[in-house]
Amino acid sequence: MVTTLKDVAEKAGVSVKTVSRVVNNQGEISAETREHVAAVLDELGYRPNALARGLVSGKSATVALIIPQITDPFFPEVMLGVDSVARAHGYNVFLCNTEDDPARELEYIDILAGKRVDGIILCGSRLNAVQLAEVAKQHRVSILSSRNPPSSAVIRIPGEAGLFATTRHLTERGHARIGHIGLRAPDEHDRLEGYERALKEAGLPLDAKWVRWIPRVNIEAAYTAAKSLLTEAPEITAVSCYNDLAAIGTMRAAAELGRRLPDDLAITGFDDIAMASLVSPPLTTIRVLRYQLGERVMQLLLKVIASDGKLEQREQVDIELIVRRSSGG
Amino acid sequence: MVTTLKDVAEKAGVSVKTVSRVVNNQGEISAETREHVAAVLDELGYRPNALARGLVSGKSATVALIIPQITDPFFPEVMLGVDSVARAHGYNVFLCNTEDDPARELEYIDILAGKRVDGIILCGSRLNAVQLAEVAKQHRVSILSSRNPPSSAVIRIPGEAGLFATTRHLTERGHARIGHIGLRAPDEHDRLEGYERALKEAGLPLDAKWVRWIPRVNIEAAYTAAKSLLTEAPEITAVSCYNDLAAIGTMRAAAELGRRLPDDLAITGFDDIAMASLVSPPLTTIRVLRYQLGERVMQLLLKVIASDGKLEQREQVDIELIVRRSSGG
DNA sequence: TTGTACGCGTTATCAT
DNA sequence: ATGATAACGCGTACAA
Repeated sequence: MVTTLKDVAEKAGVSVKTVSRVVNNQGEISAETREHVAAVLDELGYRPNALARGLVSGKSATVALIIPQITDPFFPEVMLGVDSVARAHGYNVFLCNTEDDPARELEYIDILAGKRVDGIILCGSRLNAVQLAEVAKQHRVSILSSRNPPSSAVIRIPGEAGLFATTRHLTERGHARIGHIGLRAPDEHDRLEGYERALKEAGLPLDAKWVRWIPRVNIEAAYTAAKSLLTEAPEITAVSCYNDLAAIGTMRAAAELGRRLPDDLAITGFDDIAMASLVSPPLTTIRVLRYQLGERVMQLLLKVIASDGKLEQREQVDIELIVRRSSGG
Repeated sequence: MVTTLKDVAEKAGVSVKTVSRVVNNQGEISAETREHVAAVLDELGYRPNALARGLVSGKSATVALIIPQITDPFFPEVMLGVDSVARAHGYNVFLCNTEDDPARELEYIDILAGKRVDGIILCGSRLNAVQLAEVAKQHRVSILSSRNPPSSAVIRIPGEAGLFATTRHLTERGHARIGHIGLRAPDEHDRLEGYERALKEAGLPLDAKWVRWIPRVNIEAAYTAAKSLLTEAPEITAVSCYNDLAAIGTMRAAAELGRRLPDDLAITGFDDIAMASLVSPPLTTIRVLRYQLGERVMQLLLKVIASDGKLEQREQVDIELIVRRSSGG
C-alpha cells in the first residue's frame, strides 16, 4: 500500500510530527535526525497525501478553468497561459468543458466547490448575468469574457470594439450590405452591438435578416447559418463574424455557393487563431493574445484568492485589427 | 464558512450519522426525519467535502489525462471522449499538459499520485519504454499511443501502418524521392518505420538526408525543418509527415520556397484534424477517430481501476487513408 | 430507526 | 529539538 507519515515514523523510530517537519522543512531539527528521517522517507517512497493536507489546511492547491468549447483553439491557448502561472504558484488546474451548456457549467461549479478548489476561472461563461453574479458572490472567481459581467474580478475582451473594427473595415472598403454571424448565448450581445454601431456610423441601414445566430461556436454550425444567410439574402457582399471559427464556416458555405473570396464576398473573424492565417484566402480578423490572457486571468485569480474573494478589479485587453486577403485587404 | 455534517446535525437535532445517511440515501430512515434533515441540508446549502470523503474511502473520483500538447487539435478531441465517459461514471478529469517534456510528465504523475487520483491516462506519452513500464507498474494507467509500449493496458494507434499507407500512396503516384518529417521523441520510431517500409517495398533507396526531425509537434517547428529539408534536398518531390500539423508547416515552407502544391511537391499528414480539410490544397492524411479513441481509452482505464491495476489488454484502432489534393489525388 | 466511537493522513498546539 | 494529542469532515462498525 501507500506509505504514510506513521509508517515512516515507526521505521525511523521517531514521532510522526518529526517526520512531518522533515517533509515540510519546518522547525528546528538536528541534522542527524533530519538525515536519518530523510533516508527512510526516500527508502519507503513516501508521498504526502494531498487529500489529508487539504482537509487540514482547507486548501487544495487546485484551481479550475471552465471553458465552453475545448475544440475552439482559442481556449487551449488560454489554458496554456493559465497553467503556466498556476504551476508557478503550486496550483494544479482542473479543465472543465461545458459544451456551451449553462446547466453543465453550474454543475461543474458545484462539483468543484465540493472538491474544495481554491478558485475558479470562468472563461467565456455561458451563464446569464444573474447566475454569474451569484457564482461570483459565492465562490472565488476570476472572469475572462467579452461580455460585461457585473462581477468584481474581470479581464475583459473588447468584443464590441472588435466587431466595430472589423465591420468598419468592411464599410470603409465600400461594402454596404454586410451580414453578421453571431453567437446566441445568454447576455452575449456586445459583438452584435459593435457590428451595429459600425453600420450606423457609416449611415447604413440595419436589417434583421442579415443577421444569423449560431447556438454554439463551431465550424459546422456557422456553415449552416451562413448557407442560409447567403441563400436567403444573396445581396450581401460581406459578413463580419463572431469569431474565426464562425468565419471559417462562412467561408466554406460561400465556396460551396460558388462565391469567390474576397471578390464575391468579404469575410472577417475574431481571435486570430492559427487557422486564420492558414485558410485560403487568409482571414482578416482581430488579434487577441490568448496566452497572455490566460496568464492575466490566472494572476487575477491569485489576487482574488489572496483577497479572500473580496477583490474588485476590471482589466481591459488590447486588440488589433489584422487585415488579410479575406476582406479584400 | 462552509457547512459540515455536524452543523447540519446540530441544527436538525439529530446525529451526524443520520445526516450522512440522508445525504447518501443509505440505510432505513423514517420519512419524517429524512424530510426534516433534507430541509436543513438545503437551508444551510450543505455540500459534501470531497477531500474528507476521499481520505476515508481512498478514492477521489478523479482521473487524470496527460497529453504532450494541448494546442495540437488532436488532443482536445480525445479529451472530449475521455471526459464524456468519465463524467458518465462520476469522475472528474485533470488535464495535464506536458509541453512534450518527459520530466514534466513524471512530475505530473508524482503530483497526481499525491492527489490520489484513481487512475491516469497517458496519451502520446514522451516517456521512454523503461519509464513507461515503471509508471504502469506503480499506478493505474491506461495508455493511448502510436508507439508499442510494453505496458499492459494500451489502445494502440497504428502509426507504422499509417505512415506506410501515406508513403505508399506517394510511391504509387510515381514519387521516387520522398522525404519525411518525423518527431524526435523517446522510443518514437514506428512512423519512421512505416515510411521506410513503404520505400523498401517500392524498391526505392532510403536516404538519411531526406529525413528531418522536429523536437516538438507544432507548425512552426515543422516549417523550419521542412525549409531546411527542401533547401538542402531540392530533388525531393514528396514529403510524408508525422502528422497534420507537421504537414501544414511543410506546406508553408513549400509555398514560401515557390513550390506549388501538389505539382511541385506532394505532402501527406496523419490524424485528419479539422484543419486538414481547410488548408489549401486540402491535405491527404490518415483519419483517426479521436473522440472514440478518448472514449475507449477511458473505458479501458475504468477496467484497469476495476481490476485493481492488474488488467492486461491491448486494443488496436482502425485507420483510413483520406486522399485529398495535397498529394495530387 | 438512530447514535457512538473510531480511523483516514496530515498539520497545529502545546508540552517537554 | 522532539513528541503526544487534538483537530479537519466524513464513513463504517457496532451498539442501542
